[in-house]
Amino acid sequence: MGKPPHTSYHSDPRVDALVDETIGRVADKWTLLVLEALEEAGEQRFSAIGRAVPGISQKMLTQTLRQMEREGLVTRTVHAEVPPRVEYRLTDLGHDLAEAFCGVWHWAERNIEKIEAARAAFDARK
Amino acid sequence: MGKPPHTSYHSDPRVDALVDETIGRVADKWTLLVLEALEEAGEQRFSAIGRAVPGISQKMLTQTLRQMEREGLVTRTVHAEVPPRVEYRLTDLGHDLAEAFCGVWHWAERNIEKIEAARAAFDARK
DNA sequence: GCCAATACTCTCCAATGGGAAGTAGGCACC
DNA sequence: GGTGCCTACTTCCCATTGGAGAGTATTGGC
Repeated sequence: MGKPPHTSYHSDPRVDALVDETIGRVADKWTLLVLEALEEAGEQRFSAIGRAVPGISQKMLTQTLRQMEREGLVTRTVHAEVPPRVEYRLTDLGHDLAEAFCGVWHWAERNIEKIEAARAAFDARK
Repeated sequence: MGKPPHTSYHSDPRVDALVDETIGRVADKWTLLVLEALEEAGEQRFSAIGRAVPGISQKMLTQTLRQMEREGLVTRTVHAEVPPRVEYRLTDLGHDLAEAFCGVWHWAERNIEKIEAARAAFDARK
C-alpha cells in the first residue's frame, strides 16, 4: 500500500520512505542494546559498553557505535592517554530515542511469559 | 555490566537476559515494518503486506511472518480457496508491541531533519 | 627492553538476505 | 481436455553481513 487515507497526520510518501529508512538504520538489535546500556549507565567507555551488551563482538560494537555517532545518537570523546580512553555518551537525540524504546523494553518485560507460551504452543503445533 | 543498582524495578540477570533475547528477536527492521503495516491496515493478506512494506522479499516476508506468528504477535488464517487466501492479523500482544513502537515511529518522524544534519556533519568531518 | 592496557582493525569462515525461478491446486477459457 | 492463471509460498544461487580471534599502535611502568 502507499498507505491508505486512514487517520494519519501525514501521507507524504517521501516522508514515509525516509521514516522507513531511518527506522531501518536505527531498529536493529545491537543499536537498541547499546542504546539501553548507555541510557542506564550514562557515559561509558568502549569496553564497558562491550561488557554491558553480552554477546556483541568488538567488530559490531565499533560498527554500531560509528553508525550511532553518524546518526547523531552518541558523541565520541577520545582522551589522549595511554592506555587510550574513549568515552561514549548519548546526545539529546539519542536520549529521546532511548525513551521512545523504553516502551518496547517494558513490553518485553511484561510479556516474556506470554511470548514463551506462544512459542511453546507454536512449536508443539508444528 | 550485570546492570548496576540504579533505579530499576528488578535486577535479576536471567530476566535481563531473557528480555535482551526477546528484544533481539523482535527488534529487527522487517518485523517493525510489518508490524506497522498490520497496525495501520488491520487484517491483511500476504501480498498486501508485501506491497505495504516496500523492499521486502517474499522470502523475508514469509520468514518474518512465521517468526511473528511463533512469538504470538500475529495470527495466520488460511482460507481454503482457489486462488489461496491467507490473512494475517495482529494479536493483542502484537497490537501492544505496535503501540510500544509507536514512540519510535514518532521519534523518527520528528527528528528526520536532525538525523540528516548529523549525518551530513559526520560525513563532512570524516 | 619488554610488558600491560585499551580501542580498535584485519582476516577468515559461517550464516543471513536478496532475486529469481519453481511449486501446488483448482477454475476459466479455448 | 489441455493451457494458463492466481496466490502463497519454497528453493537455489550468490553477494553481503556477522562472529571469532589474532594483530596493531601507543607509551608509562618495571
